[in-house]
Amino acid sequence: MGITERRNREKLRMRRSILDAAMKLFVEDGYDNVSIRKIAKRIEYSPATIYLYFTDKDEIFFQLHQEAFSKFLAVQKETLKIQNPMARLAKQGANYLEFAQKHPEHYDLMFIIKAPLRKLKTEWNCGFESFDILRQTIAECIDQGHLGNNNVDVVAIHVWANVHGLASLIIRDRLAMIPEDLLPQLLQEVMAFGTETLANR
Amino acid sequence: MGITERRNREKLRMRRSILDAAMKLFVEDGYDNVSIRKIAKRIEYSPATIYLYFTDKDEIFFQLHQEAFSKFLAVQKETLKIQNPMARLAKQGANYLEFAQKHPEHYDLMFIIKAPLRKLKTEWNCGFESFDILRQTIAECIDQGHLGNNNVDVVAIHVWANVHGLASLIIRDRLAMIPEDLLPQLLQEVMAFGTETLANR
DNA sequence: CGAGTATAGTTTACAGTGTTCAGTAAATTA
DNA sequence: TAATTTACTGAACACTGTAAACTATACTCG
Repeated sequence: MGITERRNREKLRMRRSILDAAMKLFVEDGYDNVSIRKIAKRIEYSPATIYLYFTDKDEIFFQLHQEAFSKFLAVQKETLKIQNPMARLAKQGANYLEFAQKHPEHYDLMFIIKAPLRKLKTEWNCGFESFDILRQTIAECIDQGHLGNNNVDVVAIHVWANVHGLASLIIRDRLAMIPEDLLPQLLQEVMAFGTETLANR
Repeated sequence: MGITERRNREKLRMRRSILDAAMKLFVEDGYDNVSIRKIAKRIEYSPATIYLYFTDKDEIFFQLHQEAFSKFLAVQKETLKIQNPMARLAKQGANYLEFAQKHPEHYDLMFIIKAPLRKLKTEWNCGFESFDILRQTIAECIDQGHLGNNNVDVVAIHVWANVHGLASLIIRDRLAMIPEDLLPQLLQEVMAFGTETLANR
């Protein structure tokens, strides 16, 4: 059965190369400017071929969405080494914002974009897992008396909304009222302020 | 010169009806599913006609963007009646979230969507004005010793990011980990928690 | 009032999009 | 070698934003 195995390998390689091409175009040209035809041209196949490997455009984006998430998840799991939950929480927040700024197209895919949401409700496992890491950390903080006696979910969503709000305002250029050169410094202060408001509970 | 005046009126009426049709389609079908042709069909003119009143699709969206903003601005100005700046701040936050949930397509246009951003940098006056109302309120809070001795912009961006984060997570369905029926209650608690963390400074 | 011009609107067209499907050519199997 | 399975493509459909050329009407001026 060496032949079918090789064929499976080739099939996987093809899927991979489609996804890679799509992601590259994504990062280069932005979400809205990626078309099936462009992806096809990039890998030097006809557009129709892509439909032999993915049912539609959404499936490609959903796949990339998942991969972006597992990338992010890996970064967040790194923080689990940090013993002190408050320090860990701060690091998770910093990671989040850094990820958003370093990989805006990935972030877009993960948290902002509208497109491939049909499947999101049933299959957003990475999202849940990532939220759970945050949740877990906050639970520890509360246990150790750092965050008052609050509902874990309330605090978790509060924290997440905080960093996501910042990240998406930046990515979508809605902080135009702040001079560009002052922004990085200011952002750091905002993050510091955020953790401070939490710590002094 | 009654003739040119009438013509101007008619020109304005036409612009108005294009914008109205566009906004309706927007709300009905979502941003991505509105095309020039659909707008044209709605007002019973040819697609090309629209280009006699707007240079391109972006200009339509930019116009609607501005109108959505002035609508929001009107709501926010209402809060200026409230004397106590802390209470005013809380009301502004609640308004913000309510606006986002009641008019998701408007909100999308204002704060999330990517499309018509070329002009945003130079002409986002409503955005600035609206930010200024928040800023002003926070300045008063700081003056009265409610928010510690912090930089106004830092706190303003913090607060904005907070509510915007919540709003955009809701609109983009990224709170799927929370059972739908528990969400409204939880959101209120998150908002309450947010104001609380600020107040106890 | 009639001729000429400005204007509003339409028709037609181009280049792009996602997607489908009949058809082909090559690889594999019998 | 013949039959079958597989991978792939070209052409087409129904859309998209937009531009240019054209027409019909409204208005201005002699």
